[in-house]
Amino acid sequence: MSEKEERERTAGGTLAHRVPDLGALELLLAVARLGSLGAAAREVGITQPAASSRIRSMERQLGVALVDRSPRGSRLTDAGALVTDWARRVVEAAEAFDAGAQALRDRRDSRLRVAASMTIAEYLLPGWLLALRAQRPDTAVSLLAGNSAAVAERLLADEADLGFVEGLTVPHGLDSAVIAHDRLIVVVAPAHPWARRRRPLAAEELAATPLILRERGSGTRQVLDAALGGLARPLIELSSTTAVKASAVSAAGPAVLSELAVREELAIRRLVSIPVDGVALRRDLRAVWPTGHRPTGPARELLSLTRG
Amino acid sequence: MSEKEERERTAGGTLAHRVPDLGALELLLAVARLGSLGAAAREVGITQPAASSRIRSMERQLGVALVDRSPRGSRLTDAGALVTDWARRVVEAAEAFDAGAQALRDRRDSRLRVAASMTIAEYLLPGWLLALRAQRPDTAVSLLAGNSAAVAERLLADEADLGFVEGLTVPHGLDSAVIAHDRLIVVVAPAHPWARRRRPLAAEELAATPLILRERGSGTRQVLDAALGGLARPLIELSSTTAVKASAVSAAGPAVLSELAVREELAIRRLVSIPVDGVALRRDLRAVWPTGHRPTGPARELLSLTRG
DNA sequence: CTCGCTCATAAGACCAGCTTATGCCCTCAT
DNA sequence: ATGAGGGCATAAGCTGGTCTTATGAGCGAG
Repeated sequence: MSEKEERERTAGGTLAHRVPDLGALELLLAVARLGSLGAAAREVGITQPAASSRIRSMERQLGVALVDRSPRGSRLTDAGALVTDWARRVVEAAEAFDAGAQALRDRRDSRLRVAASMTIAEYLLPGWLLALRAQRPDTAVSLLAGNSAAVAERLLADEADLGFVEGLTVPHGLDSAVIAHDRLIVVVAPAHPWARRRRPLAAEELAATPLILRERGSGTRQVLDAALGGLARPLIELSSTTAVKASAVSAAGPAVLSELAVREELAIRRLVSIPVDGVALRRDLRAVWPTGHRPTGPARELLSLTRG
Repeated sequence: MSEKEERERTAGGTLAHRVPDLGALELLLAVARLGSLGAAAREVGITQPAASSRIRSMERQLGVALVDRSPRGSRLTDAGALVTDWARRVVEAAEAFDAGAQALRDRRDSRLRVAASMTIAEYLLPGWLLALRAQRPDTAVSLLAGNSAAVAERLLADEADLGFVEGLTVPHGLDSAVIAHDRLIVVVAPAHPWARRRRPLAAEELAATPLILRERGSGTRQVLDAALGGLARPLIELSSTTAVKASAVSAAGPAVLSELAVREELAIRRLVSIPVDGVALRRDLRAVWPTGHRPTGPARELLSLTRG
């Protein structure tokens, strides 16, 4: 038996084997909401025996009783309530995935064509799309992700109705509205000496320290270089936000990243944010459209969602 | 064809049918990281043809090309990079689910027995468990969720090694350390008139308005009643945080909830937070243990994670 | 006492995903 | 040049999980 097989035997296989699939989680949420296996079955479009068997096998898989069955319905056990709350998070992430994926697919015949920068497309857009779907379920949206220049190009060629950019400047020919702010923040692994600093970092200190950075030319790198006067010293240059995060987590050194990108990691303290004095690392997130063509219809709808 | 069937046909079935399963998402992440279908296949423990077919069917399902295959390996397309980022969120939620579910199961033979209040178990503990697993992969944790009194009881009966509570007071016989803070906040749906207020709400105004609340006796209700001097007027009383959230989202009225519980909803603007003047809605989250028995071993490890 | 709701069990159909066995393409080193 | 090796695709067959239909049994209300 290989080492991997041994590990998997004791741990119960891979993640996908230990976690019920989305259908089962959705079913569980429906049971929690409706208080009955049969009703939940109807809602998700299967028969009652299928629901019964599915919940049962989920209980076997998790090794925990999730629902109390009675001739008058089914209620969650205490453990079941907890599991359901955790399950809700998985399903919500899946819904965001779905909203995004549908927008990537549509392309043609969509009533709203959006062009967005990577950071916005990655972290904010799925949520907006879900909200939009809640308000106007039949609005088909298509999404194209690219840098500021690409977004501008699409808009000016009338291949997109609304754009979102995060650069320092607004491309020519476009009007814009600030919809949110983003800050670049300095993060380190909790084990890094800086994590124990009491005083904010000085700008010179930051400029003098080799940092884990995105490659030159990326949006976040531009902002940082501008803020430091072109002085940022790279320890490593990586080509994706994810790679930078991973590198920082493994304590390779301090990294500079968008607040949006590390919100999760900060919340669970996988990374720690270091305050910096005297550097303007704030940047605007903007909605953009061709000069004069104020967004109307679905575009206007989406725009209003992004500002509350 | 029924209405439901019609809707499903056009939308492509239920969520579980539109979103690839966890195994496929994990595989995609592996491909992104390793740059090759075959290598990714080895990592997740399947054969190369299986991986090839799985990625292909995922592309068909989403209607988007995800990877550029070449005789020298596979790289993500632009759309693939975006999809992978969204997929990562789903997988992370699933990992948190898994960490929590394992802790619910173990019960016996676990080296660390934790008792926690619902809110903490729901929102914070999975993240801590993941962090702990990263540091000490072989620490089996068991979890019991209950109110403050139940947590105290377990600790004093030596049936738990470490507890977490969120009440106003620390139960007798326990020492404690504040590990974080939580605030109760007033939230409304974006459509609610309060969402457009410019000035903070006065305490009297809050006390005079019927609110969507948890039932009397719940932790958050206790804190609110104490802060308002027992004056909170319920519009409806519901028995779970989730029900309160749902009710607030559907614009039934203002609700008061833990900041932890609505972080997500605020981020995507499904709910809006209303500042309140002159009321102390802050409460401490505390780790607790039997007086004199400072946590050692795995308990100490976990405790240190909760504070960074 | 029977209707209507609940859930459980059993038997069989079906399909998605896996494996093994191939083959082709490209690159690099001998 | 030529073979070795890594990359991916295709085909055929097996397996297991999940569905369905059919049925039965418990509990409560009219």
